[in-house]
Amino acid sequence: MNSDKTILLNYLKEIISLSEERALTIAEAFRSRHIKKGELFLKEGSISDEYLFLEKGFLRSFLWDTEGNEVTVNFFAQNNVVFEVASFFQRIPTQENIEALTDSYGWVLSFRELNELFHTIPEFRELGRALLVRGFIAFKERTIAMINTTAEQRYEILLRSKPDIIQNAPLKYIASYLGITDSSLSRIRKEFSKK
Amino acid sequence: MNSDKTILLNYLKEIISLSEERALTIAEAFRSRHIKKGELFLKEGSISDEYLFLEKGFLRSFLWDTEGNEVTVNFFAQNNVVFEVASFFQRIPTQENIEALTDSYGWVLSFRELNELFHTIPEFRELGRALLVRGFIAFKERTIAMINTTAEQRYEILLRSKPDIIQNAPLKYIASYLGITDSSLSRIRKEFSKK
DNA sequence: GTGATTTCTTGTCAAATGACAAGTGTTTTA
DNA sequence: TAAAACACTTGTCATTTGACAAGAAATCAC
Repeated sequence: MNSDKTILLNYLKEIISLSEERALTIAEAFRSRHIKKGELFLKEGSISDEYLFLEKGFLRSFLWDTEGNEVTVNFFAQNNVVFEVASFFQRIPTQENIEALTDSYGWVLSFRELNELFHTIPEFRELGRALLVRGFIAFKERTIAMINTTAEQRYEILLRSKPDIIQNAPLKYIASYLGITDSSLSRIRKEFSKK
Repeated sequence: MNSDKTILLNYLKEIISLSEERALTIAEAFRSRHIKKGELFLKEGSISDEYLFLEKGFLRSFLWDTEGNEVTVNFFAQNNVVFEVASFFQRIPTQENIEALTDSYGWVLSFRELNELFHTIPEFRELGRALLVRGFIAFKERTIAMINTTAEQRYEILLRSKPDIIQNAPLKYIASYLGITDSSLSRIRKEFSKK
């Protein structure tokens, strides 16, 4: 079990300006969390109650659409927070699964613990808002990209923005994340490698 | 000039539980705002500083992509809040325009005013978070819909969820919102009406 | 009210992508 | 280590959608 919160502390201080004391108070509240490769961090039907800072590893969230196809909703690389917004904040059962694509670990807070910290530490509240705003913007940009870029362009952007996906996720997950079939992605990749 | 804040008050009380006194404090802070049809509520390059509760009217946000095509990012019906998240919260110039498709009016707060209320009224802070979470979820669902539904299905969903769009927005805006060309939408609509 | 502009439809053809299936490697598992 | 499962590529063909253009209908501006 890892109990060195240095990286968590640095992450907190990087996003907002915090006194050492407050940063420590926040970091202390987090508990260690390990997820083995293949294990589910979140299971559909349950209520997301872990606000995870992912220190090491690689996760993906996915769900099944009405035709029974698996859709990869997101990938999470280390040094990011991981949780399912709708379920976590609205306290409703989630439709998503979040699984570890590699052995992963990080630090978690429950909804109650998070709110307590929000209540007592305004700077942490700001951090929470900043992260929520970031996630919002990311999905907004992705929606727009789905409208005005080709699948090949989206693949190219993904390669540049999240290069570790290639190492960690099989092609079919990447394909459904991009909104295309795995055979199409295979062909796009082929074209792409010619350049 | 309208100065009756009844609808604003009801909106606030509907989303969160508030004492009459606090609801009034919040409502008092809002200023009246009118936008004529065709006028821009937000112009690209500026910093969004109006958190608008839209009491009456219909707006849309749009931007130009790198090829010079106009992309409709969103539609806003009455009884919703309107602002550009990235610019408003991160205090950076926006890439988006928000225009009135019909004569519109509502109530606005500046970033500073909003934060002051967040600071003094925890319930209002909750409301802010709830609305941010809602917007987040809406974009997330739209991204997923772009992945696993056809253009025709997306059109059908839009019709059901925002029927007033048909009255207020020309086909080409709806098409770029759905991620297709206006001729494709025209054909989809034709197929659709046969059913 | 008339000319200009915008909106919407429709035609043709090309390009992108999907559906399905087969085949080859690679990894997992018992 | 052998069989099974998985990952990826490739082929064929169908479908969806886009690009471009023409024309009809509706709306706007003076």
